[in-house]
Amino acid sequence: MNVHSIKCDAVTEVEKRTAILNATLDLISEHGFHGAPISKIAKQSGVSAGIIYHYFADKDDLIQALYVHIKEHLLEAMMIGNPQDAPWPDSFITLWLNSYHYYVRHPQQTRFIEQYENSPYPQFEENEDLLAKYAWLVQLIDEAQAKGYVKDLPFPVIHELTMHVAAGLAKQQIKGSLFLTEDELLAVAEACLAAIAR
Amino acid sequence: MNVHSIKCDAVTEVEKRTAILNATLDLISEHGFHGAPISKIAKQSGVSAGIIYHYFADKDDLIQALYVHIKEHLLEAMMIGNPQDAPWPDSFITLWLNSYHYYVRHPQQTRFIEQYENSPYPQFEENEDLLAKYAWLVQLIDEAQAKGYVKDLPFPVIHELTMHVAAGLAKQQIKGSLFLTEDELLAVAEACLAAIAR
Amino acid sequence: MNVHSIKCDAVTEVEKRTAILNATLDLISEHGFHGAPISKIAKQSGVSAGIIYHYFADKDDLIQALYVHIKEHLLEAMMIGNPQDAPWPDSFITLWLNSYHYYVRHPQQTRFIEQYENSPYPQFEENEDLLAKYAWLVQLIDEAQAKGYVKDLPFPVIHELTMHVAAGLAKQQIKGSLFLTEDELLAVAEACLAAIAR
Amino acid sequence: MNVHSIKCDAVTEVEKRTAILNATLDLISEHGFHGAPISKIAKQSGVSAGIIYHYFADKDDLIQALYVHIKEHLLEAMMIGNPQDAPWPDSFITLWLNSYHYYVRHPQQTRFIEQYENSPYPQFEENEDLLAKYAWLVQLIDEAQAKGYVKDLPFPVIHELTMHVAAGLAKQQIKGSLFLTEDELLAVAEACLAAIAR
DNA sequence: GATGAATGAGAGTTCATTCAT
DNA sequence: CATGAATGAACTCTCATTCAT
Repeated sequence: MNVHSIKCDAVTEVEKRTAILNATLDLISEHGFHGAPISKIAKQSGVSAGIIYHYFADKDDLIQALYVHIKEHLLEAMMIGNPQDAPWPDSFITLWLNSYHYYVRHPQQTRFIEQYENSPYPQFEENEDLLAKYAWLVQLIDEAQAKGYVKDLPFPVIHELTMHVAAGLAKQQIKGSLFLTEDELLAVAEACLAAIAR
Repeated sequence: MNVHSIKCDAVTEVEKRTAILNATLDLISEHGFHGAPISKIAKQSGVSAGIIYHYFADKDDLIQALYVHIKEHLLEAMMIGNPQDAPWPDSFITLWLNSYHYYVRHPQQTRFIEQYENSPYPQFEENEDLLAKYAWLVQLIDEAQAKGYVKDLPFPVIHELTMHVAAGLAKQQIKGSLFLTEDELLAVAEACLAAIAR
Repeated sequence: MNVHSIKCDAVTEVEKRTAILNATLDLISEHGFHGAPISKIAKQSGVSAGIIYHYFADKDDLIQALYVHIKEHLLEAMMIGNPQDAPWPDSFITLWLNSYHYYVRHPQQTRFIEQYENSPYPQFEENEDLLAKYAWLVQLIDEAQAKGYVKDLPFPVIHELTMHVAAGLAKQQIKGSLFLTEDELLAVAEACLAAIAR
Repeated sequence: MNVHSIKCDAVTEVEKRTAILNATLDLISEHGFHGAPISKIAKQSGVSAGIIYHYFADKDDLIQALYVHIKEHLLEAMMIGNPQDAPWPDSFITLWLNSYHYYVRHPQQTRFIEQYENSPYPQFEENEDLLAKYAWLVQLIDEAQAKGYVKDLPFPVIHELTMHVAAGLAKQQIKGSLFLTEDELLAVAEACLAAIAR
């Protein structure tokens, strides 16, 4: 095995891991946890069932890894346009629209997140790495509260009144039971802002 | 068979059905759909596995029946104090607090609803009877919009900005990751009101 | 309970028994032994599942009773035109055509008989009453052999070469995979006669 | 993995499949479809229940595969001595005796075939491959009819008057309710010949 | 006599996981 | 590293039969 093959293998390994995660996302988002047996994940990702246990300890580990993976992507999407550097309330509006657009443009990811977070899995949810990565969001709200822009409510309440609304609306748009124009969308973002504004 | 025994039978049958629904709620809310096999539901409700199929066509039917049952109870809880007869915004605040209290006081029901609504089951969700029973809520918002109290956004958006926030916060309170005082609670209700106020 | 009600009951009992037998025939002939659970037999015959065990010891007993019942009807059908009183070979031709017509006109009974006789049930087949009733057929062949009309082969062989052919062809006609004109039919009857003729 | 082990694996898989088919044949021929649950088939063939679904899609598929397998063996047995190359009526007599001997020497296969063909399974019976393989038999009769040896009756009728008689007699011999000497056997074969001879 | 709710063993089938190759 | 045959426990659901009413 030479340098080239090592490199190739490495690429292959990452690609294989990604293929497994993608297949898992496809199947769970489309058919739920019930509809995503390891055998189908293997078939859809073009690998053997056995090798999945090389990349992930077990099925729960695979699902948690997928969750973390998606939440990281969501995070990146939220930071488009560097909202954390903008002044309030522009920062908030950008953040909210970023979230909303991520959800709407990633229906599979959105369905998976909602399924995961409302299942008994999230024993894991308190994943430390993930919490750390989301710390800046807590801080952004904290500062807005310190400056008197935002009501003095606990962060989870603020989150529920704002970002989670984006997720909820996106879910309905994905289902096809709702459609919002750009104007309406902005109106909703401002409604969320109004909800938390002091 | 006399009048009494007829009555007793009737009670027994209803009680058995209820026992099955309760056991299902217990197990699913605690351990998820995976953790609620028919065998455990039977054991926990004190009946044989076979008889469950006398009361419900299959497991899906059982789960949907449980969902409808809970949503009907939620509806009743929302109407305590006849909010639909009160003037705006009292009607809204009552409604919101009723919902919140139902969720917090019925943690199992709340966890079940969230799991169900975020699973691939809700092909059924568009249950006609249920939609009909919730029609008054749509109408209440409709009237508030007509009178100029509420922004002209689609009902699902209004719902997401208000009642669904109550559910989300209750979920966190149930998990123990959040605690709200009565004052904070009222502040949140008013925040929701502010979100939709014209 | 007076005389009238006794009579009525008696009629009802016989009718109920017949209804059960008919439903069993319907279901088994159409869907096989697998497709005829007691619950469906009860529903189709308009009685409760429990009462079936008043008329029959168990499901095997019901099935055997149905078999005997049908074989008795077949016997009656074979004797139309009193073939046993006619001279050879008219007696044979009449008998053969009688059989054939019974099978073709009673597709459910035919399918049931074939299923029953080729299942592991016929431990019972050696039903004594039934054998006694079919004795005249054995005797008829016996006499034809004594008179030198028929080859000296065991009765089961004669039967296989003649009557069973009628059953086999009828089965195919019922399935729709074969159609015989009256001329062809007579030709087949005569072919059977030729097979056993000395 | 060396050449030997490759060969062994191949053998093992085929052997396992064969073991499953054999166990199925054993159980169904002895105790009927009812008496052959997957659990018993697994035990008798020395494999786990699960692996059966690796070799066969479901139980119906297993049973149909067994049927096709047996009919192919029967076909081979019928062609012993190359009857299709012999002149009429030798070809016929050979064919008939071949069939008869196959049935008598393979009682399990015979019982299984009869059960299968008289159950509601044979939706499959019109298996195309199988029909193709039996085409030569149709042709052999066709030619005999063309040459004026055989009556101008449809093939199914000819088959019923001849080959099916062999099956019927073999069934009785297997049950023990009939025993034929070699002389008698030949007499029956000739009786069948007489039945169809022009 | 008549009902049908109730039982519980057992049916066919699936699936996470392992391990010989 | 990679495979996929193999396991066997667990799943949903069925059904002959019983028995309180």
